[in-house]
Amino acid sequence: MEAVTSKAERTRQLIIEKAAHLFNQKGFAGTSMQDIMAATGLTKGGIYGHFESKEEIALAAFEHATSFLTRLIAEKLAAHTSATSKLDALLTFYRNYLLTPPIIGGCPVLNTSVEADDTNQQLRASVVKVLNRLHKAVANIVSQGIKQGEFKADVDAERFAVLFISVVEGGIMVSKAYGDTKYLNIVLQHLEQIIASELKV
Amino acid sequence: MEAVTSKAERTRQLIIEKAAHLFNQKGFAGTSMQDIMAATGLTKGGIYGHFESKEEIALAAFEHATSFLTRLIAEKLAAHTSATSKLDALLTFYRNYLLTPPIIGGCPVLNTSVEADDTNQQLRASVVKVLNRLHKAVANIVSQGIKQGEFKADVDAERFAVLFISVVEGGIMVSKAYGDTKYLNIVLQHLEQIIASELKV
DNA sequence: CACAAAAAAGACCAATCGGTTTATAAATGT
DNA sequence: ACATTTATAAACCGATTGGTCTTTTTTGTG
Repeated sequence: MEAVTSKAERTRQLIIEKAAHLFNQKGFAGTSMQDIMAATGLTKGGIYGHFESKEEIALAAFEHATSFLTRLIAEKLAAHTSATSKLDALLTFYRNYLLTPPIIGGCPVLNTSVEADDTNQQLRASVVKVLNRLHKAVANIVSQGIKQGEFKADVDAERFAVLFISVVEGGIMVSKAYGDTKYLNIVLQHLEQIIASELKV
Repeated sequence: MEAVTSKAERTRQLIIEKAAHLFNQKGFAGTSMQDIMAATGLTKGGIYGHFESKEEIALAAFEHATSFLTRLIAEKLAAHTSATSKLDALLTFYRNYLLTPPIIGGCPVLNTSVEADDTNQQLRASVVKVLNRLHKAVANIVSQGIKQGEFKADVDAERFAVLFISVVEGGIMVSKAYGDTKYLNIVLQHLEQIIASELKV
């Protein structure tokens, strides 16, 4: 099977991938074009042939990182049918998140949101889109669980989704600050407990 | 009463205060010395007479911002005696946090942690110190509540403190991303519920 | 009020910033 | 295989970066 992707497309992807890791670790302002040049092995000319600006690279890198994670999560969820086991799979995903990071530097949503919320409206808008997707995904699992009789009928799926996301992101932040996964594990255990005691019939 | 502070000390404080707001909004890498010059009305020479480097300013600014918030919280807590009302006061503090921000740009602990965890070990160490203080403060209130018979004897104060901090920081991140306080309010209500159902006897 | 000490201004520095341009090299369709 | 398009290198750009140094101004004090 021949490569159906053009050289241009492959180079573009290389830039996006390398840049995604840099931005996730050092941030947008903290990453220079020199960093991207060094990571890709390309020169300025080679890079700017594919992107108009550093910001355009950051946007593409963020979309890449989050759609990669989204795909990873979707795979894990696809292996399960019940809402309970789907939520369990999600918790397991985040339990492994810092041990074997799918992308180094922590959570791109957290990182990008914190840096961009006051400074870069385009990036912030991208963050909101991803948060909306994640919110819907969690809420849908809960709604499905209610419909299937696994979860109590009066459970508020939307509120649970907000709590889920906040707890996970907050736990990642604390664990990354300490350099110790135990804090994330503690809050994930709390989510487990909520699922067992408040969601399940 | 005359000013007991020297001119030097007053200028140093001015730099720290202005810089704290800049760093909290734009981050360490995103804030330039030019920004600090413009905000303080000082020139390079004037600023570098008080600090050795931009990083030293950032360190001092972070300590300033967090000790200011710590003092604010301590004041709120001092008005209450029972553990329950102290936790309530803490929740109220964070409920107002984004509506009338004590310091613009969100939570300095969250912001600094996310930017520094992979790039600046000194700042990260400062973040850890503040997290430790906050953790102890919350855990102490819970321990006090247990001793006073307000809370169940088997409550894990340490774990609750971890959950409390993670939930609040995660909620702030989500609310700031959306530009809507409702997400923080939702997770704060969840903490309220935990206090009422899991902590209280 | 004078005068030494401290603080701030402002010119200056090399290095780096994000970005452009041009010239060459490599990939591609025929 | 060759012409043409496409991709990349490398030199270059003005602006800005964090930081230094010397001079001038301000401050506190005897």
